[in-house]
Amino acid sequence: MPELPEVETVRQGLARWVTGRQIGAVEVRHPRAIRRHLPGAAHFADVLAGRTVRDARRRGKYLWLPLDSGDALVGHLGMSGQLLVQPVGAPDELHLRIRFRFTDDGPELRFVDQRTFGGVAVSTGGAELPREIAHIARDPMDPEFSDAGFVAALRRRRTEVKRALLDQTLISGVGNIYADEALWRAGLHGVRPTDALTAPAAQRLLGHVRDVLGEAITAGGTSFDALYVNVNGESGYFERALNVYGREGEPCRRCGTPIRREAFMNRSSYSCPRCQPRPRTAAPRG
DNA sequence: CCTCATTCCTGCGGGC
DNA sequence: TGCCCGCAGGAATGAG
Repeated sequence: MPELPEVETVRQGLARWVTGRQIGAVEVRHPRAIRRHLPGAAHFADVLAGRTVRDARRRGKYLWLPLDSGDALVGHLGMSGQLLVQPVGAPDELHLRIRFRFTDDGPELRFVDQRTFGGVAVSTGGAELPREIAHIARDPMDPEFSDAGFVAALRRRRTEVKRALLDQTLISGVGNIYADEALWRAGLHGVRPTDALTAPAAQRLLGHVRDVLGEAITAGGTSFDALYVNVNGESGYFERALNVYGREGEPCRRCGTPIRREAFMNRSSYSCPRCQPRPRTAAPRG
């Protein structure tokens, strides 16, 4: 599942392989992939044809390509989206949704997405920070991210700490996997109330979030292929560096206690029962 | 404004 | 063997 590190790997690939190139024919093969582009598929292709890609940027899990028109091609990979750079004529992927050709007849860009939670759109809301992304908080790898602001905002919330980490309007880029990993590093259970965290504890948690994201970006970079702009979350980093996510019943790498899995928002949370005890003050449920 | 449940989607694997 | 169902999960949306 693409979270910030995977999206950053994609961004780096786009910056290298797409920046400076002029878009040609655009083929929308599945309307759901452009459902956020309200004027529809024909308009989408029309406004992109002839435009030159100026850059590849990211905030949290969102990507955008500023164009020479002043607009931007905005995208989100959702659960299963990929942006691939493929030679013209390479066999279509089973779940190919959009094909972007370039006027130089070089490798084409493909949006491939099995579960179609992802999508792209042309934003006329500015190339610097498209309005479709403006409601998302800065991510912790952003040089202008405010640690003090985050700590204060987190402690003002009246919710559980894992829910807060997943709230993209508070801090962006963190998904279920890296939230669990950061909480394990911090020794905090995800249901801890945010308003009971001390400022130093919140700052330590933020440090762990930043650490785990940074390490994953580094690992993602090592698996980057020269041709494929790869969302390759399952390789490398995932297999060797995850401490809790997906490790139910396996020993905690810190204390040996079997990792537990708990239901959380129609999905799962993984934690160490000993390193991350449930808070005694947690509100009773049920 | 804030918090939270619901909904979108498809491949996979377990159970029977 | 084959069917059914649960699960994976980011974020928009609307309810309260």
